[in-house]
Amino acid sequence: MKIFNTMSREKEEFLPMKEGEVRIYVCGPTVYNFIHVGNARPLCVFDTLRRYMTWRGNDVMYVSNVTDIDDRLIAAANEQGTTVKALAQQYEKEYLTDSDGLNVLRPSVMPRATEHMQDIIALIRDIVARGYGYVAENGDVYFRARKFSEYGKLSHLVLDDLENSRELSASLDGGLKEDGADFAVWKAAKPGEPAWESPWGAGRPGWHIECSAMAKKHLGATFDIHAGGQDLIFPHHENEIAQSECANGQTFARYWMHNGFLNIDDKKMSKSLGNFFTVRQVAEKMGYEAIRYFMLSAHYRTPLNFSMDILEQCKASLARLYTCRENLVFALEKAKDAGETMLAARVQEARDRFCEKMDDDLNTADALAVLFDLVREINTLAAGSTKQVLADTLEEFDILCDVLGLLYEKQEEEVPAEVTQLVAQRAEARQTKNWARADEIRDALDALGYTVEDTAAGPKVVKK
RNA sequence: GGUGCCGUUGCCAAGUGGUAAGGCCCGGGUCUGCAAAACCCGUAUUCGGCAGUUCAAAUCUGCCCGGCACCUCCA
Repeated sequence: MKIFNTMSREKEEFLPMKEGEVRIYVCGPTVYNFIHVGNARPLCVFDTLRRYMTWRGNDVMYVSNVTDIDDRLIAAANEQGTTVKALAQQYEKEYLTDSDGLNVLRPSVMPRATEHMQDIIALIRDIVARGYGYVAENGDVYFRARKFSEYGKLSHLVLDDLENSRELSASLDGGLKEDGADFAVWKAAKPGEPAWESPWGAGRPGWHIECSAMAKKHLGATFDIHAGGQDLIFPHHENEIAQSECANGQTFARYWMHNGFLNIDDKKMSKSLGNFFTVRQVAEKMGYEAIRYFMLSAHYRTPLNFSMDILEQCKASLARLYTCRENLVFALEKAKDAGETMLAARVQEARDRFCEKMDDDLNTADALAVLFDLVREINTLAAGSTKQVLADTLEEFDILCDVLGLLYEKQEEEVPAEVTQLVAQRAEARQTKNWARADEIRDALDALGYTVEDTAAGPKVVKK
């Protein structure tokens, strides 16, 4: 499989450290509010990566954290007159509701920053011991960015350019830092803020160090893939690299993957622009699955423009997949042992092309096109195929959809006896060409939430 | 100022040297009692513009136009 590595800015052949085992870390949300639709992109994209790699026979260790202590949480808790802990717990729950709704598999491990204080402190201790960290007079601990000669290797930013970019230097942290490029790994406690004891006094960790520590704890000092949104490249991931590599003396993540941004009306989504949507809001209107489909409809590194209209289109596309599956199930019910077997070859071809596309830096848009080509083949060939071929096709179709995490809202319930009876009565009415009666029954079925379609093989009942 | 990204049919979106995938929408047809679903046909001589390289360019080079993002805690 080829993966575009942000570090090299090239597609590289992906080779895990250990054959058959893939270790991935994806930066999770800060749980201070409902997640927004932009947050859903890395969730869906990297979940799909995980599903694909697992399907291809890898044992995937997938770690995605929850940031449950940070400035925004503290601010939100103060505003709402609650505690950081209570707020974080509440929104972690909401986050999981959304992530489940998007059919995102739960991570192998979902570490919380507040539960890793000892790991964080140990890492900072190493940083300080190796001379990369220093304690400011107020108890903050800073990282000496300039001392790490490779600083900027991920973002390809040059420190001196950064310095010139804004008047950041002394303005930040009131001259506590030795250098404008330095960043906090530990922040001394301020009144009313949650704090943990440390060798440098009471305080809390900086944002970047949390991920460094949690990744190390659960994946080791070096692991395969680190992923997140493009905006995290700098400073978050750059700083993670600096901290981790200086403390551990070895490569941090071997491949870096970053998803493109989600825009609204071609503008970055932001509260101030008034184009801010939470996943929950959109899901209530359009359903979660349309959001997931939308995220996979374009390549993960390109910018994606969001609108309700586009989501409607996604729903229509999904409907084609669902209908195809219904047709396939129906054909299977009616199938005989004898018949055509050509479909089997088409399925095999689709599977191969699907893998080819996914192997090419997770080209989900092309993978979907392959799936739709298969849909056409199924719709054309299903009626005459053998029972065995149809059973195999259904299994394979479900697998491919599941690799993308789609078609998870299948209706598997039995059709109620009442409906079956009505369908039979309607068949009788049609026999005697009593069209009025037939239409009446169809309306009745409609009211019960079922659609009946007359096919060459008999009536097909579908729950709406 | 520095670093990147993007501009393909009405809409979404692949394709990155070999003559424009796929989905949605739309029009016509087949099937159907009607419908639905499905299938078939039709929908970009053209890929922001202009030059250039090449037998061949949406794909490479240059310039220009338009849009977006990052540059210390936003996925």
